[in-house]
Amino acid sequence: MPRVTVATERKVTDLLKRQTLSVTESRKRILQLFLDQPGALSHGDIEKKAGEVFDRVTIYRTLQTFVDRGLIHTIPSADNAVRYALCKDECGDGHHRHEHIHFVCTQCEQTFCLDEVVTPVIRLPKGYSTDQIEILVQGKCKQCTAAMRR
Amino acid sequence: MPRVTVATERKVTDLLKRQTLSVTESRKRILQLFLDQPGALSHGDIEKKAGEVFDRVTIYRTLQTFVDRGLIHTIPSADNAVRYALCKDECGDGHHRHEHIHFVCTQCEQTFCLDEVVTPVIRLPKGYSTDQIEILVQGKCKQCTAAMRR
DNA sequence: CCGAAATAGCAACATAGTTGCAAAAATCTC
DNA sequence: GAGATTTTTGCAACTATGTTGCTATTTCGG
Ligand SMILES: [Mn+2]
Ligand SMILES: [Mn+2]
Ligand SMILES: [Zn+2]
Ligand SMILES: [Zn+2]
Repeated sequence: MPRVTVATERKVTDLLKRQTLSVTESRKRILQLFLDQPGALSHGDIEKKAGEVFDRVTIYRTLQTFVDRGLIHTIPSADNAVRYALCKDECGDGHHRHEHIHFVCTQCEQTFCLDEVVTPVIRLPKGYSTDQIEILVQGKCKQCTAAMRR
Repeated sequence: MPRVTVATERKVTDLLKRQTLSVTESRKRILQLFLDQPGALSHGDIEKKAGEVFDRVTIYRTLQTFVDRGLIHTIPSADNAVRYALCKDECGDGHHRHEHIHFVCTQCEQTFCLDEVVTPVIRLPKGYSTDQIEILVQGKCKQCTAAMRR
């Protein structure tokens, strides 16, 4: 279990307060988990890392609250396990704006937001209108590729 | 329940035999459901339409068999409900090749394969490699847009 | 039509997600 | 900082989704 320093404790508290959310142990811990690592987390991942401390239902509700407030966003998947990642843009209460793609590594099984890669414009046939575009790329991530070469 | 004509009965039987699959009632019925309508189907959709006749487990296993043989492919989603659609390209035993995007209508809630829209090339940062690209567009479909104008 | 092989159905189980309600805690007010 | 108020949590109970082992049934080649 990674030691929660005073500095990071402060950071999550500030993040929560900025969204006018009550600062509770479970919210701090779950937000901390997202800050501690670069990938996305599924409900199951979080339950494994903090499930002994908090109830499953609390985790579901906390994730939903974070999504509603624009702290995290969902990432669709082909394996029936929606993942969540921190919003880095100017998402807020009730609105998300994401223009980046998502990358799923077949080796380490992690999902990453590639903020540098902007989603291209997709030209649809006549009659269709676009609200939102989600792009999922599957392949081998930077870290795993580097590890292979060694 | 749509009447299964001799002609369509023949068609599904042929499709199954082409994949060297035994021709069974459940396989015929489920394949029929895909042919009867333009959208994608989730396990739940199929269970509603044929669940009284066939066991849930049979539906799961049939869908898996169809995916393995390249008869249908999966479509990821943001709502934890993977959908399935017929493969129109030259997919076969153990290999799928799809270059089309998927469209989710926010109004009729249907998911469609837009075979005409080719997935663009996505340029990833150094170190990442691409196996597969999945593009999900959310918006209003042709039929729903047309219905609105009336 | 017969026998071998494949498939279907059933039961039991595992995992995922939801809801109502009372207890606990966080926040507000003074 | 105590007490009132609001919010959040934990628990129980429930629904939905997906998996596995085993046996009965069906399919299919000969
Ligand atoms: Mn993202
Ligand atoms: Mn498709
Ligand atoms: Zn990786
Ligand atoms: Zn529609």
